[in-house]
Amino acid sequence: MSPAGRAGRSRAGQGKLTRGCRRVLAVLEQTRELSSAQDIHGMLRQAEPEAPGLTTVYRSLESLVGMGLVQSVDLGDGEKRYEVVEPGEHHHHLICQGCGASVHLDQCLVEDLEKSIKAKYGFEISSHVLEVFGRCRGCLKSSTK
Amino acid sequence: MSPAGRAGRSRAGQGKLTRGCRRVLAVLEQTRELSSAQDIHGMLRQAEPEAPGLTTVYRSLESLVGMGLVQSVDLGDGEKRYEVVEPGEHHHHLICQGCGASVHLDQCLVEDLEKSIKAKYGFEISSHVLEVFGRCRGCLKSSTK
DNA sequence: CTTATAATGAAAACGATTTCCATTTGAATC
DNA sequence: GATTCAAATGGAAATCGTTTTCATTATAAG
Ligand SMILES: [Mn+2]
Ligand SMILES: [Mn+2]
Ligand SMILES: [Zn+2]
Ligand SMILES: [Zn+2]
Repeated sequence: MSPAGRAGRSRAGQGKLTRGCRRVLAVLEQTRELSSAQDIHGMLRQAEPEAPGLTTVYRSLESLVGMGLVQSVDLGDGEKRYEVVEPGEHHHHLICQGCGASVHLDQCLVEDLEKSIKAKYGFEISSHVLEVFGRCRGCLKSSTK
Repeated sequence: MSPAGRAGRSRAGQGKLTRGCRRVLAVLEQTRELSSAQDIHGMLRQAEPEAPGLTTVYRSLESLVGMGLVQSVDLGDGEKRYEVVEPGEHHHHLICQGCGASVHLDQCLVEDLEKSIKAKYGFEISSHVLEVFGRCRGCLKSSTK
């Protein structure tokens, strides 16, 4: 019997996750929103005072990102956000500066360029950050007044 | 006579800059490298103990970025970098994780997409971040051993 | 049960940036 | 030149997300 055994529920290979990782992942899977470490900790503690401490939340996020189950998103405000992704995948966002809404882009522009960048600059890409800020349709309408 | 008057030297309209702004800009124009606020402050103080304080460096950078003479670059390590740009322009980088070298990209991929993003998602883009990390030719060669 | 290792939590430390506030500078006015 | 007032400046303290430290507990072998 594999250690994953009869984990069953949702995501594969979840059996080998620590308690903290499981709790953090559960929150992210429910909210389906970009959440900061402190957001996650707050949600956990609100539901149950015995929930993992903030330190464990940070450590769990680090693990989950390393495993490719979660990606961290840097919006440049000094507070990292996290969200579940398809294992090993990543994507980028349109962030509305009016209402905070975020659109999850389905296609990564940068991966397409890896070969041409390698050819042109000799660089082998290992990662990248790309986030786009602006105003969503709704906020554009409101500001027309 | 315009207030810019006979400023002459290098960049236009520099006459109306504060002392701090002028000093910070001078450092950035000489180094031509991505420099943090503390880097800049250190370089200033090293040359002259009377140079602007760290607070003024931060305030100057904020002004210069607002004026479009300098862009800030977020490499995700919690310390913003700054560099001079053509007034109003911006660009992105390839950053080598081996030696720290950076290639200044000449073309912005994102601006090309503004129209299609507006059409597809209703978003009007006002800014974006894009930085690419990897290994440069030299570092790739070294690691081959 | 005993033991070694990994996970956890609270408090303290960190570090870049911001805020406070008293002082200085610089230009406009008398 | 003296006066005046707003802007600029500098150092210290505060902020705040994140990381470290270190003692305690859970987990898995043996
Ligand atoms: Mn997303
Ligand atoms: Mn550059
Ligand atoms: Zn991508
Ligand atoms: Zn761009």
